[in-house]
Amino acid sequence: MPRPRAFDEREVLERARERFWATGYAGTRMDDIAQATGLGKGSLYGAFGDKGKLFHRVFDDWCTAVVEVAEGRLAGGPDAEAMARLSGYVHLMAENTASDTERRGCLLAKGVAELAQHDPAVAGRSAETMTALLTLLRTEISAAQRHGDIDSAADPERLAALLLTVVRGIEAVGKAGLDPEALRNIADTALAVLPVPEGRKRLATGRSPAREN
Amino acid sequence: MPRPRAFDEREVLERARERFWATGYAGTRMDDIAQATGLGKGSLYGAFGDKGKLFHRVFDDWCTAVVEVAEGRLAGGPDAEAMARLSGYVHLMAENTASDTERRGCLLAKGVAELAQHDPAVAGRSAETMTALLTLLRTEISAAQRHGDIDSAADPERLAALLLTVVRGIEAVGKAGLDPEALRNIADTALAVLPVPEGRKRLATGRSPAREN
DNA sequence: TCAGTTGTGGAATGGATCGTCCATAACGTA
DNA sequence: TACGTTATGGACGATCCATTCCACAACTGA
Repeated sequence: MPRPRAFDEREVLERARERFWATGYAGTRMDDIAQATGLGKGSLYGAFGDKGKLFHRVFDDWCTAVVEVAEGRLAGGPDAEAMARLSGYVHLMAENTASDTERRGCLLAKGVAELAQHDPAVAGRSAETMTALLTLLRTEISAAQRHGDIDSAADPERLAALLLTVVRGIEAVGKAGLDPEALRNIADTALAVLPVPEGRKRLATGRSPAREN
Repeated sequence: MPRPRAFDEREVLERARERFWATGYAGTRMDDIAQATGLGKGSLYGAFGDKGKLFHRVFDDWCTAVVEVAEGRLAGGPDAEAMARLSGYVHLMAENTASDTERRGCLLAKGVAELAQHDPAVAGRSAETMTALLTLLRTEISAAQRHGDIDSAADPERLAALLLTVVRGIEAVGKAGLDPEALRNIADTALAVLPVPEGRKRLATGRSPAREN
């Protein structure tokens, strides 16, 4: 019975994300978003409430996507390929940062830095996301341990936390100015130093090793 | 001949840092800083130019301090204690984040997240800071290699980059919501996985190892 | 003591921005 | 086809904030 919306909500959220990603929360004006989406302010406010709610929506979707990417690379598969999955994931994350020529960084990190301290919703959602990533990593590490690629004496929980830290750290040092090649090397090195079972040959941590995967 | 300043510049910068640290660049009003420092706006602008210049000054000092802390923990000393110095530094950084109950994070990370993309001065200064930290870490890793605590086949440059990533990553995941104990464990784990020379016993990476240093 | 110079602090300014309002448009239903 | 409901989008109001301005204070050197 009512007049239907003339816009696609998903599309509008994408555009809004683009703006928040580029210029942060405080740095993005609602007028920018209106212009970027082609919507008028009335429609924008009518559909999403206010700037804060709109950002929460975007941030939430981003966090979901971050976990989905990890799930796509990590979840499931034979134990024999668990190490390759881990490697693929860590390298993918490094590549993402390395190829981010505009230096926008990750909206998760950006949002957390700007808002987590004063916005419980942002803080809570980011914590959830970290937990989900940790779980995925831990599962794969356990699989790699079963297959003998990682020393089973090591605590998978701890190695998962280490890898998560490396992944998020790559994002941080990348934004702080390290060059793309250095970021790729960090991913290599982090995977190479994972403890191998007694008597099994470690991957090289020396200069210019062949990167596998 | 002129009227002398009634305030201590260092003290004003400290207060300003406090404000920027707590609420970020965009989130801090010059009125806040005026109130926090007790200065009038005229004095503030007369002494520091404008908000941007004031922040650059604060940011610059912070970066200097970050490197100084690292120098205090890392620079110099006998090779035999290089590993202990590395351990001390990494644990100190973890402890800093762990004890940051207000979740303010590090002003370096916060400033970079908010401004690096659009402010070359911030981007440049952060890159300089990363380079300085890398150099310090590389030097200590080389020392530890000479003493046989780290496999000398490994590239010290790469291990330094990895440790820097872990240190910055701890800051990131801490702000993202990981609990303090997890952060301390990450520091432990990162140090434990550093490659040891052939035939030398690795530190435990298993559950609840005794943390040394 | 006086003049010149700089510091001080609060009022004023100008611009930007969030959110609202409202006249109008578009749709479904009776 | 007429009506009720929701969508639209641009103008508007109120607020906020960085910066400037200015009258006055404080100090030094002559």
